[in-house]
Amino acid sequence: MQNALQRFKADIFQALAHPTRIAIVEILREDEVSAGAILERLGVEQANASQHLAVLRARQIVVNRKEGNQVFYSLRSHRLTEVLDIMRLYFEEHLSEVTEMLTEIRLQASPSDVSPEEEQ
Amino acid sequence: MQNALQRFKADIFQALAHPTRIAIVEILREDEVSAGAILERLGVEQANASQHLAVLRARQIVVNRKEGNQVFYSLRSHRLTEVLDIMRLYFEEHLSEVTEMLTEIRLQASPSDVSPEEEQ
DNA sequence: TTCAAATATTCTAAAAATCGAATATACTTA
DNA sequence: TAAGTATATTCGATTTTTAGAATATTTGAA
Repeated sequence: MQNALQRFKADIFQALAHPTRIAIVEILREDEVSAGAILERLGVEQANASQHLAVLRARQIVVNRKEGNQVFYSLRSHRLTEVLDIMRLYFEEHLSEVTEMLTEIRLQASPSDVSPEEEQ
Repeated sequence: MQNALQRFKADIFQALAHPTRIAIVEILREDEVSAGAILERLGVEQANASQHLAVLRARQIVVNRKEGNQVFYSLRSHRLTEVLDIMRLYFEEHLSEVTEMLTEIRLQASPSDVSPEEEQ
């Protein structure tokens, strides 16, 4: 059972391990959105968007509903948006660490200027 | 910037997208642990464990400290353990949905048996 | 019907991830 | 210094992921 949980987590993370799929989940954060509208916002090839949606569907991260001509997607659970929110915090913390580090480097190197390649 | 954040998230998820690496992060949840001890608990090849640790290091998910002969690993931030906790909830919710679904199927099909292909 | 729109699937080539085997590096101790 | 222990890296083969092109499927409308 222990392993099953780890495999499950790894599978979900794998499904989220692509910027386009992150973008899709974020598009679906609030409402249900049609495949066409998702495609439009992503700005990628239709087939490609559809493949990424298929990955998310396979892992049951998204759910879809057919209405006439269109297919509307939505998140199956909002747990994953919690996860994305934490990731944003993590990113921001990470960022501030990096900038703190750079500030320290600059202070050590003062008073003369920091060369361009040390910025980031 | 929007895209940078999405790429960042995807990168972190990619780093976590393997059961062995999930296991490593969970081993490090509480304390700092030596590479050898991690290896022992994982039960994989030494080289393989080291490769997975390298992936986690590259993404700065873990941090290491050298002490004599050994290398001690720890989590750089505890945000990711929050993420793993949410994933456990998500898994449990997922599980109960599946079992509820199976129960419904059984109730609908009662009293006679369900034929194999009618199961999800 | 026939056509067009929305979406999904299949195919193929290229890139990336994974594993174990072999090897390298860095310490420690004899 | 030489040998041993702990850990990391490189290499080669295999598998998986990815993107775009082409094609298929489903549905609504003429």
